[in-house]
Amino acid sequence: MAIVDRKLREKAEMRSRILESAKALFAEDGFQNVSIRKIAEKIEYSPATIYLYFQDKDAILFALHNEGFRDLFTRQKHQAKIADPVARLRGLLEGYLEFALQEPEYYDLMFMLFTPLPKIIKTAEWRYGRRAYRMLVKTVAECQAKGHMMNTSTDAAALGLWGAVHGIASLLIRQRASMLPADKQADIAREATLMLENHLLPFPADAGLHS
Amino acid sequence: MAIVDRKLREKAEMRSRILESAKALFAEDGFQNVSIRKIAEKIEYSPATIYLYFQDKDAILFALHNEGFRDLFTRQKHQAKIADPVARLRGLLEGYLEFALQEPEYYDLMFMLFTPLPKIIKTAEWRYGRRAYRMLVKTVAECQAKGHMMNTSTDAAALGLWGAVHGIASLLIRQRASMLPADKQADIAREATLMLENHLLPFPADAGLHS
Amino acid sequence: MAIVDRKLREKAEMRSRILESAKALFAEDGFQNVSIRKIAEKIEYSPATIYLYFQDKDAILFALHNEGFRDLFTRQKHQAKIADPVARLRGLLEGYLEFALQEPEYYDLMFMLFTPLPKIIKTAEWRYGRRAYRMLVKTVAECQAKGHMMNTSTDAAALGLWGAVHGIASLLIRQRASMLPADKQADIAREATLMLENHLLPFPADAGLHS
Amino acid sequence: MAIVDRKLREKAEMRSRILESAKALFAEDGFQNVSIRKIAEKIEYSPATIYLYFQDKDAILFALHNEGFRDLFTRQKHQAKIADPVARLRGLLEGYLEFALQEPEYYDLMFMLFTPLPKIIKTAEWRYGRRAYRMLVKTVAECQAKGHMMNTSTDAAALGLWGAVHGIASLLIRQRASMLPADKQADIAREATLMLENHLLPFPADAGLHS
DNA sequence: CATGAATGAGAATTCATTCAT
DNA sequence: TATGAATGAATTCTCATTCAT
Repeated sequence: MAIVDRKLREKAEMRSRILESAKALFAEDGFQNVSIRKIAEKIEYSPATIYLYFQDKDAILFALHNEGFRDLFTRQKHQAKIADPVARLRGLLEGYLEFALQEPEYYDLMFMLFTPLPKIIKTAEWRYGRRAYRMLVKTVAECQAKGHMMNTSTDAAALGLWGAVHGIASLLIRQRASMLPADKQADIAREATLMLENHLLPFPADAGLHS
Repeated sequence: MAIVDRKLREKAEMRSRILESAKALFAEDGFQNVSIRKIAEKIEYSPATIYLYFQDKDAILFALHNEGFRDLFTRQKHQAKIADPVARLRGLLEGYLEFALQEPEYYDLMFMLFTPLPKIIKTAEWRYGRRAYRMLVKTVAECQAKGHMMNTSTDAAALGLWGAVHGIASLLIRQRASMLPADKQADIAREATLMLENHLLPFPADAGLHS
Repeated sequence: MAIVDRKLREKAEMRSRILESAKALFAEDGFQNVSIRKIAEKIEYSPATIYLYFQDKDAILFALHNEGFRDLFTRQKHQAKIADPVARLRGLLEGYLEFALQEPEYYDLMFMLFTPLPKIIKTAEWRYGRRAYRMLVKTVAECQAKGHMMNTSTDAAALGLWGAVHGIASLLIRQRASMLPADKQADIAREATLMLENHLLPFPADAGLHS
Repeated sequence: MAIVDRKLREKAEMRSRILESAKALFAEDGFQNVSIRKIAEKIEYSPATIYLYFQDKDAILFALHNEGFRDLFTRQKHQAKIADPVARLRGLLEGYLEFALQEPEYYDLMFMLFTPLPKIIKTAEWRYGRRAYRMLVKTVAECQAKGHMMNTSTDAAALGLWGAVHGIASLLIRQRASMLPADKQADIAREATLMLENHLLPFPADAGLHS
């Protein structure tokens, strides 16, 4: 038993090591510029070994995709429990930003990468994405019912909020905010997000006091 | 003289044709998936001919980059003349969105593409970008001086606004907003942007009345 | 003893199973297109296990070769006992055709495959082939002594007869006779062989009546 | 003009050189064992160059296939004009053997190769094969109408004759007749074929005299 | 100015085989 | 006995780029 366990653990560890390396390389060089060879070199195994753990290059991307969505989804589950819709929506937005800041490699793969979506979008895993979006829309609608973001369609409000946080994160991740000092970028991003929330989703008690 | 002129004109036309084709192909397939050959085929010249007009593949991207920034900059020059800082800032944001919606290929290259920035960022041409950013920051500061977006650093406010519009545009361009009907996406994006402006940059008349 | 016996039996059974699978796969996909892995999968063992029973891929082919020749030789032993040379020669030809029709996988390996002969031909096992050929030549010579196939060298007569049956079988096996209905091919092949025999080796009673 | 001509000539020559080398290598090592690299080495060009002249490896095989059938068909056109069906059939058989003896590489590709038929058979070029077969059947039927090969279905007679020559040729080409001295093999094959013809298709004048 | 020809470098992938367990 | 893990060598094929014409 112990032996079987160890083998399974080792197998899983190897998979992880490959995924880690691939994730790092993708973030560094861009998915398209990473070859199986480079991944293999990084983990100091032969290219053929990679194929013992993943069917092909796409399968690696796919696995990372899944891991990323699983991570994001886990975070969102906590926030989804918040009763007050405004607090919940703020929680979702802030959680989303934190995810992007803490896991920029995943975030890039999931929400910024160009190519491989066609293959992935149709798969079961993309359901995470749709589900997350639906939760966002529902929460936005509840906030509107409470008087927030009036005079705006729910679709537009949802796109605006998601887009805003996505954009802030994207600019950092794809290095378009390099005019800001590197060590301050994350905090400035958080501040920017808070500013948006304060104007769009003031807490009831804060009404009139925000900005 | 006339002959020299014609030659120059022809040369410029050829360059344009190459750039047009490349732009279309980059947007369709992603930069990495476009080969010099494909571009050559599209303009019905041989691959070798491309090299008479551009030193290498990166140079094409670089030239498109420039064109894009020139275009964006031209648009911004008009908005920059608006006296009222709030109106000016709104104009800049809306103009930026329109640019992204009307020239998604350029936008993708300029603000979303992965790879080649290291090379590009250091060049003279990225000055456009810096200049545009400086103008944004200056305008934000003026708005803050008028009481908008208080309690937020200028950097954060600027990042928040730019990021918001960037994010909305990005989601459309990289097809992450496919849950919205294709023919409505642009209008919903505009509505979302307006919503943000209305909350963050209410017109003077609205002052104090916004949510 | 019993234990040793069982072990030996099991070992032989495993060898057989490998050979069976390989034979089927070779016939289906061609020798070159069959990987050790495919064979292993088919018998539901690991590729490494194959190497416990055979030194390498060629050794499998080699073993099948042997089995095929042993089978053919066994058949020929019966026919070799026929006293009348004409009846014997007819028996040999018909037996040879039946072997090709009933064991096309072996036949392909033995008489049609390209590659590996150089290695095989020099080995002891090819002795079967030589022995069979010598028997054919001897029988042809006896028939000629009885007035058949006169005016032809024994070598030519032997090559002609063997070649004829070989060709008929080959066309079927390598699917060049697909203009004939699949379920009739074997019978037409038999009829063709009989026709040749009737003209080249008429039974004594027929002498002078053929053609 | 001259320049264009020369270029075309050179292009055609290169194609030919590739085909020649491929043909030789296929015959030597078997189709499956010949890599693009080996072909490239043989003509002392880089592998990539091959792809300027042929889309892929199969295309080379395909081209050789075509050339072979064109050659065979040209030969048969002459024989097809012979008025007397017996003489015509003999001509066809002997011509077929000569083709196999003179162009064994083509013959191997066309009539003995294992794999690639599926792809090829469906193409226009295999029409040559079908057409040739139809001509054979027609001629056989005419011979039967004249009293030859009675008591045998036309299909069987055609298969018998084609198969006989094919088999004789195949044994030589795949080196199964190595018990005959190499320099005599072709002549013995011719003699064997003549023997078959003399028994199955005696010339009218010979009637009754053969065997 | 334009290009046909050529290629070195590198991509993904497969396979026979070995070996420690 | 059986195998999971690993790999070196090879395969087909693509591409950016160069250069003589």
